[in-house]
Amino acid sequence: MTSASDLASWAALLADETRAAICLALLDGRAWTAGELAAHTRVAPSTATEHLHRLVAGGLLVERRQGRHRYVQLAGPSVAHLLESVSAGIDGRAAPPRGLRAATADAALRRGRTCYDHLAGQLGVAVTDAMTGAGLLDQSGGFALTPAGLAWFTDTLGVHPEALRPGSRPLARGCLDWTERRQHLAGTAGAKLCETFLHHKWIERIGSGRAVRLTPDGRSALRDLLALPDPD
Amino acid sequence: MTSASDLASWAALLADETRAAICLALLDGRAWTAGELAAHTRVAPSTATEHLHRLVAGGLLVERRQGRHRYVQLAGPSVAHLLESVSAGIDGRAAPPRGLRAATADAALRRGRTCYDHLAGQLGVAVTDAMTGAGLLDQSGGFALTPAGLAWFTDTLGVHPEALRPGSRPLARGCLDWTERRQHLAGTAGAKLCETFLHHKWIERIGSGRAVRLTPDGRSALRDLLALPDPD
DNA sequence: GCGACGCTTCGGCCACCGCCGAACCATTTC
DNA sequence: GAAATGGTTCGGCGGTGGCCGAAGCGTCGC
Repeated sequence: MTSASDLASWAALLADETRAAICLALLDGRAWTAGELAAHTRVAPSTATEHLHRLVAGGLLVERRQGRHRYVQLAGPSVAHLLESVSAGIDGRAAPPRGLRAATADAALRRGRTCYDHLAGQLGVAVTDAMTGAGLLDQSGGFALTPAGLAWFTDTLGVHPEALRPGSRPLARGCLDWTERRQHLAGTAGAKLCETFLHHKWIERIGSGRAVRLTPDGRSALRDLLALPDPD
Repeated sequence: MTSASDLASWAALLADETRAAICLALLDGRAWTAGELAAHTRVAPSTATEHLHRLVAGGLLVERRQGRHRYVQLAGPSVAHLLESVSAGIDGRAAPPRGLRAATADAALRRGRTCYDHLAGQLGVAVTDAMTGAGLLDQSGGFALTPAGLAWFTDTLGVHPEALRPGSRPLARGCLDWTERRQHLAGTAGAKLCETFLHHKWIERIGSGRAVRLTPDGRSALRDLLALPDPD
């Protein structure tokens, strides 16, 4: 069972505001360089270096050296999922944000965003619901891709069948949305879906954060592929 | 959305080993006095007081003054659930415990324990499975009590129907078990189940921790009520 | 009322940690 | 090669926070 020191040392990693900001930024699933994170959190590069050391040593992050860059990202879906859980749990009793800028940024996030490596927000929930309605996804006993769903991924989206083989990571998993209080599709299938959407420019990122926007192309694609009416 | 400072200040509450130990102790769902927690964590009473102040101010704990005692317990099921999630997430990559005492304590916890206010461990999972098999619980689409299950609670266990009215807390909810990697029954029904078992002395606590043991009475009760073969 | 008890407040000590700037190293560019 | 860029190491500063013991305060038992 978890010892108090395990829990404390794990929590200590997130207990610093700068490290927390780093982890939240990395929740977009992408790899960031040390310099980008330093600029994003407004600390000196040397300070960012120390934080990254601790986060990597603590197992929350993994790094990849490439030339003179040091890329870091979350250590895996389980870490991302845990962070999302904590984040959602805290939001449960948080007050609404103040200020217009915060409010509009929040609205964009509610509308659509990436959650580690898959789609979330109203967009993620809408797509998940549409897939369920179309018989591609079976939510009756946990989350599972139907045979039709599997075919839809390979034939319609053009995802390589090899990429959808069951591995250590579940193919389809539900992920609780902290804005919608609904499940959306996660797991390998969720990641591939998001990847495809980005690749086809059906969605595009807003600024440098996690928020995404449905493009006109994406609108018609969703209508054609999933009979999804325009989400407002 | 969660700001970095929210996340950091929340994590800071758990980032101290003493406070982490307090929270883990309170995961048994009971109310502890300040003195008990001081003794349990081996710090001076004055130190425990400060920690309790911070935990209450942070919303993780609630307190109830009673005479010269200060009783404190987790602020609610959502807090307990969040703590369990984090705990389980950390255990995901933790090493097995060292030493005989730790090993036997761990075995007892694996066998049966309370998880905030409901049953967990092998016992919790076994009861949950038996209820599902007997048609009392429907796990096909989330966790839900069947009509037969509702009747079983009121007629067989003698739980007052008022207590099972849907409120803000879900009646039946799945809670992921960190030892069994399986779901067990949580929510109001899970709490009432555990309460009844304790009341009838079908289970009893081992020592002062979260571990519980099935009594001989409990064994026969489970056989009669749920056709559950003796769990080894 | 008096003492025992449980908890709290206060003052002070000490360790830790986050931060920065300066110097340094490695890679890339010119 | 020299300059520019990205990252790291190191030393030092200051704030925070955990801890204790001593003193204080309300409650309970006799």
